[in-house]
Amino acid sequence: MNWDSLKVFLSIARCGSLSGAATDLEVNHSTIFRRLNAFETEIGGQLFERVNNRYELTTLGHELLDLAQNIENSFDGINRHIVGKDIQPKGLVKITAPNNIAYRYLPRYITNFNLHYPDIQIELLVSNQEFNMSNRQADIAVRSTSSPAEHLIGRQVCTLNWSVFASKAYEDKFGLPNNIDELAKHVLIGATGGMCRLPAFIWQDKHFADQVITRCDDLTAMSYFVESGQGLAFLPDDQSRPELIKLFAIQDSQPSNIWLLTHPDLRNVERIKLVMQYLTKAFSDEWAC
Amino acid sequence: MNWDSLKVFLSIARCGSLSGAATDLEVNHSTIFRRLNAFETEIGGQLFERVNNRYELTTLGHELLDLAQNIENSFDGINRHIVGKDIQPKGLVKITAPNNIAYRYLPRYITNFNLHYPDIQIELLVSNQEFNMSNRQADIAVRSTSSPAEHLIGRQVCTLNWSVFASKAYEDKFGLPNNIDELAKHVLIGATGGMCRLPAFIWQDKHFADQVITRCDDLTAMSYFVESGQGLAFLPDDQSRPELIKLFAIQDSQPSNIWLLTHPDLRNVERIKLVMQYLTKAFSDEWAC
DNA sequence: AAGCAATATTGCAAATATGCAATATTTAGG
DNA sequence: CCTAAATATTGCATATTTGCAATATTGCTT
Repeated sequence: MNWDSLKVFLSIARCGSLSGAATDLEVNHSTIFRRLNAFETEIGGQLFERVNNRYELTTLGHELLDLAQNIENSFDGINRHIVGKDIQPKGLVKITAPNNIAYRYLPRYITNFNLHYPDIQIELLVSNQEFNMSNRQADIAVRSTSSPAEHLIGRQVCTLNWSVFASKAYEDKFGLPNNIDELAKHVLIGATGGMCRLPAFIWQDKHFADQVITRCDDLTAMSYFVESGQGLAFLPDDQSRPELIKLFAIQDSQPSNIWLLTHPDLRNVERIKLVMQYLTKAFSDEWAC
Repeated sequence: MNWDSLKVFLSIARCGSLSGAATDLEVNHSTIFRRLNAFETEIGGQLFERVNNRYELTTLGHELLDLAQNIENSFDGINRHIVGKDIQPKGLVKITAPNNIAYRYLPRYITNFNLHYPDIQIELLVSNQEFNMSNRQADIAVRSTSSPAEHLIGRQVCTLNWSVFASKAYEDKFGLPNNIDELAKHVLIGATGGMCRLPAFIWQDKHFADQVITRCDDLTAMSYFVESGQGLAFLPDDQSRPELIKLFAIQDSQPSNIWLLTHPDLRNVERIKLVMQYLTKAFSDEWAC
């Protein structure tokens, strides 16, 4: 049974004529005529009596009218509650990001995002460890590598240049190098743990491993070592602060890329799509490079 | 809004895939695909998210599902109402019955019935599952319970006594119990699935659950387990066969009753009334008890 | 009773929806 | 990890539905 037939039936019952129903439903008279006939044939009974040039309901028609009106009310309910209501996507989205990004950029971005989508709740997992994405410890990962894990999908949102940073305290103790080769005569903060895999530190360990006096696994902590005069450090430019002195760029190691990644299964989940889109735009606006 | 769109929506929601819905509605996949897209555009919101290659309802979709199911129920009601008006002694009657009854009695009864009413076409749906009577998957159900579903009407056609059955193969292995208490020292075939609700098996699970070695959801299959010597089984007496040894009746659990049921809306449909009457007589003639 | 006006019915052309078949995409089993 | 099966998606030909316009019917007015 074609459910639309009931609309035609209701309209004829109310107007008492095919032409009235046609106007009501904004279709041609002949359509109404043919659809009523088809419907009556289908159910095997007359719904209307053609008397006095009017369509009057038969007994069966009257019974059907009651039932049909209920259905119509239900459809009205759909129109009121569903159509155009554009229900806000909601739910939880878990983002994991390394400290520097998590501290410096994401809070601002997320606050802004929630102005647009207040019902999407964001959970920010700050960690330099790579969270397991396949068992959904996190939905979205912001990661800084030169090439991302192959089973994840996403986009590179920006390129991060690295520089050598110093501080007033360091300068007072040891002076400053003028170029990258002079690092051989200076003291460095190095990486350990997962951070060793970053291109800048691979390069550092290859050329200046002996200069490293202290190692840590957190870029921000590293920047505080610099501030306190413990040594020079290789840091991405986004770690710049007034207390630090940016000396010169590290050309020789390939730059890090910031990737925004998610699991393929989640690609089409609306709330995750929205967050991905927003963050992509936010990052690229910030680093218009 | 096209009211038929809801049919498509409901079907996708239930199947979780476009192809499933297409099979269900007997149209092409691409039709489903396009109608869903059109519908989502029309109401201005996503109804499904594609996760893990499945169509999962969004928040909006869930809200619509509630409303849509009500509407579907109303349409089912209309269908029954219309069919209920049919007073001609011809047409299709769908009967659902559990395997044992369907194999053993109904073919004979139906053949006989059709000698008298060749214009009433019978469709026999053999299943131990309970078919949905509200949407007319079946017109008449033969069911074996102690008390039938409350929204259906009909009559109890006979009482079925249950007995413990064994076989030669079993006797050779374990000997036979002399009374019901000795079952504690024997091995039983038990019920699973919907059949657990039969009084005999409720009682069995209460007193001899530990003796059950194998379970299945089909009485005939159970009787073959008995035949092969796998264990003893509780079976209704109509499962008697020369290969089985009927030991003693189960007095303590209330007997099953065979009910012949139909939907109240179909009560006055002539062809259904005729089938009901004939089957009632056939059953009570067979079991003059 | 004749003519008028409103409504109903039918043939044919245009618009729309559907199925088919080819191409992606995804999943599950080896 | 790769292949085969299942599922989605798209373009194009076909089938169905609809609108238009011409014709028929009904009821009302004069």
